[in-house]
Amino acid sequence: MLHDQHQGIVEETRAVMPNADTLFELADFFKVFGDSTRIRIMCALFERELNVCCIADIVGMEQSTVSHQLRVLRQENLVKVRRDGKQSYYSLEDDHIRKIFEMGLEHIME
Amino acid sequence: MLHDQHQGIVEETRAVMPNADTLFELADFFKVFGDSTRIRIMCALFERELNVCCIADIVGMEQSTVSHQLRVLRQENLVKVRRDGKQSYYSLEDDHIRKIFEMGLEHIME
DNA sequence: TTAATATATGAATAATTGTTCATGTGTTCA
DNA sequence: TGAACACATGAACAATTATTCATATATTAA
Repeated sequence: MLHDQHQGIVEETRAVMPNADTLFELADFFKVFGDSTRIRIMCALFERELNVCCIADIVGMEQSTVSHQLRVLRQENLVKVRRDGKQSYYSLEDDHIRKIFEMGLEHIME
Repeated sequence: MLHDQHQGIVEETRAVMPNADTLFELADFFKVFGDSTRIRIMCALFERELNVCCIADIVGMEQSTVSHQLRVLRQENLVKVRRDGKQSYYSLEDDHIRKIFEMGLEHIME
């Protein structure tokens, strides 16, 4: 049960928060970082663009698994594709990813 | 099937990647940001420390749901608790959270 | 055109996870 | 001491998600 004395705090806090839609989007964005396969894929792509077959080899998973996860990364605009003959080369879309990675690493390293 | 010409790329990439354990930890850390209830809780805590009942009211969910999610946030060292009589006051543990939020917001705003 | 290769995708399955209800624990105050 | 309150937690359920297998699509080269 909410105390009267807390009512003001609740309203003030609500007032300064970003709108709900934005926060749902934000959660969806971070959801992409919350899977170790995708994290490893992104990490590999920090070095250079890579085709699907190389990525699969690096992360040690099936090609189809990697293709599925690359689609997730594409949908959130985290990677882009370049087709070259039979192969698709993936690379990172922007530089926020690197910074977000660094922040995360700093945190878990204490 | 991995081409011979790609073998070198794969090995070089593997060599510079953080070790697998670190990346699993990193994924677990970001997983916490990948839920809209937790995102909204963290966002509310940007303003001030809050007790459980206020948080529940702000995010519009059951007290028990909020308690469960606060435990997740505690386990990843994202929030700390201060007990005051019958109430528990939660606040953000460190400043990485704010920066990670900002990066995420910048990304989804294009 | 056909065979071979690289990648994408649909369906099925297994595992993980968020929420709720019911209840337990700890604190305050009468 | 007992009632009332704030919060935590276990169990159950529903929903989401990651992976794999099988197969489809697209490109190249014979």
